[in-house]
Parts: sequence; structure tokens; C-alpha cells
Amino acid sequence: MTLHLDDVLTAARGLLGRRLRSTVGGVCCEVVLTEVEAYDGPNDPASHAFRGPTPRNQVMFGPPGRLYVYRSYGIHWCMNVVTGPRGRAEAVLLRGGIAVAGRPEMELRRGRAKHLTDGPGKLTQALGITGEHNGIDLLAGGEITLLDEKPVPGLIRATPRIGISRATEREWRFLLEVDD
DNA sequence: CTATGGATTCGCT
DNA sequence: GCGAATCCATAGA
Repeated sequence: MTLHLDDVLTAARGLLGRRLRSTVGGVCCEVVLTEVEAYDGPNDPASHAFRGPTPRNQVMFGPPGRLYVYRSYGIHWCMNVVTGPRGRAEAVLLRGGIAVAGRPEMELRRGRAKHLTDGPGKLTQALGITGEHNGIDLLAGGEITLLDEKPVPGLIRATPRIGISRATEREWRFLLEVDD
């Protein structure tokens, strides 16, 4: 099953079980994505793109497959995969994953051995991703890469999105339950 | 220019 | 469970 980034809901579900690789700092770290949220650009009151293009969200309006990184609560970095045709400003927030490679490096970056990748800020920090990675192409085999391979199978559940105050009725958070 | 508050996390209780 | 930490994009004057 090849990576599908055309419409944001399909893309969000399709990203579950995929490997995301970071080689930031020369160390290879990988996670399997298990928690994502879809944001539907200007049609979605909870999206950063709801009010149209701004300096911060311009990457969302660009081509799909790019990384949109923003600062959250002044402290954390969070990352999205841009989906949909250019100009649509759809994006999938990467919220959590399972560490499958480079665990020691992630523990170092996180400053702890547990809760390495179970939250958007944590996942981003564990992979060494910051604002300087905003806009990079995830499909070009660069420092951050979304591997296009068979996803890890599991049961997909949908729930309301977390930490937002608008459009909470949309069950656009997707979780992958993998058997170990 | 200034005010506001958020797609969060952590530490302490 | 609760509140602090802490930046800056955005909106309103």
C-alpha cells in the first residue's frame, strides 16, 4: 500500500503504522506512527489555516508531503504532514508513535527513559525535530523521511481531537492499536 | 503597539 | 488532578 496524501482523512489513517525516520545529528531514529489528527485547512475551525495563509502556516498551503512545524505553548514543537493538493492547506498532526530504532538517542533528547513518543511535543523532541525543519520534504530521503512501505497492521480507532476548543464534534483523531 | 491564549508537558500534591 | 512555564502568531485598536 503506497502512501496516499490526497485527502486528509484518508491520509491520516494511511499514516498510521508507517515508519518515520530521523537522521538529525547523524543518528538514525525511527518510530511507527500510532496517533495522528486530521486538520482540514480553511474548512476546519480548529486548523491553523482556518483564517487563510499567514507567515506561520504558509507551509500548509504548499505541496503535500512537506513537514509543518510550529511552536506550541511557547515551549514545545509539534509537527504535521501537509496533505491534499497544493493550496488546500490540509495537514495531519503527528501525535504519537512507537520507538523502533535509536532509542538511546531519544532517551537522551527527552531526558527520560519513559514517555519518549506518546504526545506531539514528545514525539517531535525525541526525533530531534525543531522549527528549522519546517517545510522540508518528507518524501525526498532527507533528514526526516516518511518511509513508503507496508504499514504495521492494527485496529484503527477514531476519537475527537485533543486540546482544541472548536469543531470538537469531528472524530478526526486516529489511533492504531497494534498487538505486540 | 499591546493583549491574548494556545493542536502541551512536567513536576508536585 | 492542578498549575506553571514560556513564546510568538494573531487580532484588535
